[in-house]
Amino acid sequence: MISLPSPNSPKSTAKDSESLARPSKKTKIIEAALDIFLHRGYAMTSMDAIACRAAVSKSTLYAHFSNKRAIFGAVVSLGVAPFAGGLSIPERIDDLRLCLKNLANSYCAMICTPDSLAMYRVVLAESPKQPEIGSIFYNAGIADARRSITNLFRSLSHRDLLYFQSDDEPEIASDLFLSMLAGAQHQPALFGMNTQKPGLAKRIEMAVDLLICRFGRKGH
Amino acid sequence: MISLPSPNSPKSTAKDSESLARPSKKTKIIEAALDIFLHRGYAMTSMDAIACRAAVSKSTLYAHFSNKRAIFGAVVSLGVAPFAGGLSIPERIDDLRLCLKNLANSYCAMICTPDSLAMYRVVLAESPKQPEIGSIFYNAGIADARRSITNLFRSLSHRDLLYFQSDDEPEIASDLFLSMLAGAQHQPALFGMNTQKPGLAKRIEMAVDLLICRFGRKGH
DNA sequence: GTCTATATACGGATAGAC
DNA sequence: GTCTATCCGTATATAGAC
Repeated sequence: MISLPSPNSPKSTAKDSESLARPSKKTKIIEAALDIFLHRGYAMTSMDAIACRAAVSKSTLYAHFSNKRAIFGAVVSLGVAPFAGGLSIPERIDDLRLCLKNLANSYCAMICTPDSLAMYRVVLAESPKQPEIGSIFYNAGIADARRSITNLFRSLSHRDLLYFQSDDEPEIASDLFLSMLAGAQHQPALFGMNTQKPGLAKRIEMAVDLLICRFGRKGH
Repeated sequence: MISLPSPNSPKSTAKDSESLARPSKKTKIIEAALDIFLHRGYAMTSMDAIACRAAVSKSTLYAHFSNKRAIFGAVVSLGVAPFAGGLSIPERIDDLRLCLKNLANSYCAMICTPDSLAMYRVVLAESPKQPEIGSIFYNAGIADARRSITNLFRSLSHRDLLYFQSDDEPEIASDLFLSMLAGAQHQPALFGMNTQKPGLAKRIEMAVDLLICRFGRKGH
């Protein structure tokens, strides 16, 4: 279950004054909506169902959000929060291969939880109709991981652990690296295929292999 | 626009006898449904809309399909047909790098058409509720491409153009290869992000680079 | 098989009292 | 801000004539 950042978050923006009132109903609404949206999809989630689970009436929903889309937007905005910065980049790196493997493992684990997969599906299905939602999710969730890895690669390049020929190569390399990890595990899981657990370790190993073989300085 | 395999396909299964009646209304229904499902998603597609576009009445829909899900199943089953075997593997290979680049380009082009992306979104959104639909799409569309590439890699291995250490490596390698191609282009396109056209060529080049660097026999 | 007309239910959003 | 009750559109599916 995705846990929202803080039930009584200050949020410190000017326009919302009611969020100062502690564990507000607004938060309860968003939590309820998150749960139902993930399980049933956008269209199959009714305002009645959200109100029922949040233990408020439908009018209260409309007192806090102008419509269903607004609730969904709030759900996505808060739901992606755990993913932004979800990859913990180690500060000290002794063994490059081990470091990348650990990173790969935690990345795969992060994007393959049932909630992550459900969120991915729901946002993707709605993104043609609500492009800004897709943009929020992509930038906060997916692109953020890529930026982290890109920074790591640049750092490794400065320390002569990786070698890149041009300035845009670290970004492309991180993109390819994360893509390899996602493709091996994420995509089958999205479609509900058996997740071929036995192969995961070897796939990760090989993805790291390809990366080091191409960008590693000396025979690591 | 995805074109269905054959308007008057024999289909040669025992149970459906009405499909012998040439360019049947059934086909018109499926074509109409395909178009609307892709543009509006499953839930937002009404039986009225399908009937209207197919120029038949709603009763005719229910005469041919038991319900909405059945229509969707037929749409997906036929809609993935162009993707099965959609990758044309060259028979003679002179330049390995060029061959892989061409393959990569045609793969990216195939999976990034608006209809491909829309189909991917719709099927993915429905797959939790209709697992067999996700299975059909995944196996016919995604896994099929991987099988083609795996066979190619095995063939290249026998001809000493690629080198693999164990028997399962060609499959993993093809998986990683296709994942790199998809991630660079497919995923941003799915979420409606600007498709960063300029970078595509370089990304493909680099994906091929990684593959050859790791599995190529000698310095290609 | 195909049509028109309809049964039945549910969804998003609002009105008005408190 | 929160509730109960309701408006109104639309959706899936069916009935019955031809």
